[in-house]
Amino acid sequence: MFSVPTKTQYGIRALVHLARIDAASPGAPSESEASAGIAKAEGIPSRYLEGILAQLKAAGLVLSERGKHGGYRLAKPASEMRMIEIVEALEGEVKPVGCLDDSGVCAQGDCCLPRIFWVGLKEAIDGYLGSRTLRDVIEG
Amino acid sequence: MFSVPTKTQYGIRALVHLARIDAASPGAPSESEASAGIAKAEGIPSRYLEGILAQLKAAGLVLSERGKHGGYRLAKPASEMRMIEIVEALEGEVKPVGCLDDSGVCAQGDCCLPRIFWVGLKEAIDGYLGSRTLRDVIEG
DNA sequence: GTATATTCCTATTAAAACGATAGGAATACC
DNA sequence: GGTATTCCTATCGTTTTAATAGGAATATAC
Repeated sequence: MFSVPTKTQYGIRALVHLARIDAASPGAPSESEASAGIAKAEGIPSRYLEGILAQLKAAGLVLSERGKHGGYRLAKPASEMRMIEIVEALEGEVKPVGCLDDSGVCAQGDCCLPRIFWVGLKEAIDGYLGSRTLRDVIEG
Repeated sequence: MFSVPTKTQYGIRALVHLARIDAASPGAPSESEASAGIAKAEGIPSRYLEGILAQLKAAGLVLSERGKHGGYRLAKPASEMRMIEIVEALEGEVKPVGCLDDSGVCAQGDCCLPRIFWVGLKEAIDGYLGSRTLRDVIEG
């Protein structure tokens, strides 16, 4: 139950990888690393990772540079990147059930009683994901 | 992200239905209701619900009686039925990633740093699901 | 003891999501 | 011009999900 798609696992590992590069030389302007390099280091299918990084870029979490010596780097410090931003960028909002916001709308039976329960679950998950940053993750 | 399969949503609604029957006549020995009746009341595909109730019975959450006037009823009071039992009966343990217990085993790159993060997520979810009972759900 | 209403068991199917691959265009450096 | 990279779009195979189907076993009612 609640297994996390590889896309998100890969995305987080890629960001961890980039964050550790930054952590290795503090203060210095962060250096780009190519998608293929990250993929190789992390054991992620290279072409697949390209698409994942594109999604992270669209969400404003990484910056990219094209051409030779291009690559990706974090768009902000790891300490300011909340895990919920990453998860939402890759998989969308945490949404246990479809009718999360439609109070009293469901036509059928006792559908709307569990709804409140699911809202609580979303809050528990969002609470955890919102309280952790990428920095917390690389520091274990 | 983290959408709950219809199987689990249906299962919970069926249990809510049974719990409300019990709640309607407190103290009395609980009455069985047939799968088809629950299905109709809750707008759940009837044959599909049969399989779900079979799973809940295998997990010891409901009791069944066959033959005419048969049906299902809760195996224990709603106040003693934790939501995590229900979820685990239908979908298995909460397990964000496969390597949850394999500390330091992953061969690849930074795989094991996020692992701790995923363990925390599991604990957050389990904590919520373990703190709520079926009774909490029917009381909103 | 026959009809009926139910649970129970096993298979099958249709559709969606997931995980990954592929070809090639655009861009930037040397 | 050559090369290394991001970027864009399409496709494909597998697995999971959601549901359906047929019928066997069992208990009650008359």
